[in-house]
Amino acid sequence: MMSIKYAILGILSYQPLTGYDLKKIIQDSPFMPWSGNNNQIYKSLVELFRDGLVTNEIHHQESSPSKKIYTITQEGLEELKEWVLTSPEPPESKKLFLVKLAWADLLKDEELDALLSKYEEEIKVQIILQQEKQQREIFSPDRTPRGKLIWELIYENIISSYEHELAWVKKVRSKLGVKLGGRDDEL
Amino acid sequence: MMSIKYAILGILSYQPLTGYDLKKIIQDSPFMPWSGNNNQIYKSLVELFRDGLVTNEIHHQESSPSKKIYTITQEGLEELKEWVLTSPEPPESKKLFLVKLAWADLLKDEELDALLSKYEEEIKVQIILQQEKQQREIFSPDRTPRGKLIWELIYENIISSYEHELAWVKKVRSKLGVKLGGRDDEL
DNA sequence: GGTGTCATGTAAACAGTTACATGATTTT
DNA sequence: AAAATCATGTAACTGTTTACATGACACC
Repeated sequence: MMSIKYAILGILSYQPLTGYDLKKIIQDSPFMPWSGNNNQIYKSLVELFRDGLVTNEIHHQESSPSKKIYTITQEGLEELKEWVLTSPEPPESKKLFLVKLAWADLLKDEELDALLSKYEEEIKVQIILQQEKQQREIFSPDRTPRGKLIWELIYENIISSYEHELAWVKKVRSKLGVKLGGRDDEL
Repeated sequence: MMSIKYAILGILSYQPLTGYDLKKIIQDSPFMPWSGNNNQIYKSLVELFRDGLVTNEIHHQESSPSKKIYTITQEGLEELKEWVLTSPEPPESKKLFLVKLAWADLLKDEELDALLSKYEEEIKVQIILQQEKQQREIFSPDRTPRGKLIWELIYENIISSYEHELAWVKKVRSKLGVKLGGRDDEL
């Protein structure tokens, strides 16, 4: 809970950064599930500072606003490692589409198929968005070979989850689509 | 947004029920991502009533508390159908484990493998929990053959998503486990 | 001259959870 | 005697999002 703090510690464990930098990294990350809004990040940083897990240094610049550069402390690193070692939480997915589909028996066959088709398109869009996100990843510090492998596997998880979902919709369409007269609009 | 209201309308579209019944159904449902706490449900019912999407009838009972039985109105049914036809939202998953794994290069090989092993176990537990939920499904009204098929496909989606995740962890363990000396603790 | 980026921060609102409160009956 | 089920509702809190506020510079 409140694990955005650990995400912040994790990012800072690679390099000192400002709140603004963290915001961009979290917004752009394909696997950190927070919007990266100011409120959460600046508040978290204040609390992390209060708890001695990070320090900050103010850099005054001419002709642009002052920066507060945050650096993780030894305590912060230890806290992060402890958290990493805690029991993993199971994944929780919010597939609002399934809630919709649950009441889709209200629809005519054509309407249902149109709905599924839209979902299929939506998933395809998400796959492309994720691939783009991964390519322009702005947070890419030096990593060990093992570290690189870990990140590759994380990215693979995300993409392949969407691909699994895509395969599922296609299956659903073909199973439900039989009643549309066996037409196949895939060709 | 605020789609728990539509989940409630959806359930009521099959049969009139009390807030208490709805709470149990939502708590037990494998695909409705709400905890089914009183606060949300009773509040939503008040609002749905205010908006004319449901009506209620109070049944006084001796020797147990009075019931408010909610019934969906024609307006409610129309609102539900309209919502079902709106564009599907993409699935959003919160895999906090990936956030942990992202900083797992802090760990020793054995610690990392132990973490992955725990995640694997956690997923297996989730699969069993989901299967149990599906077997003791308390909300099983009469459905059309197509309605039945839709629900089966929804359930399949959930289980197979977990199975996909399980396959991924196994892959990760074997890819990262090479450095443990090729030992295979699966046997 | 308007939009976008850099950079910090606050206010208000919404969504969702846990816990509290009541009171009778049934089960262990 | 204690715990669970039925049944309704409220209070307090956490987490998260959207929007507001400021101010300088760069780009089109």
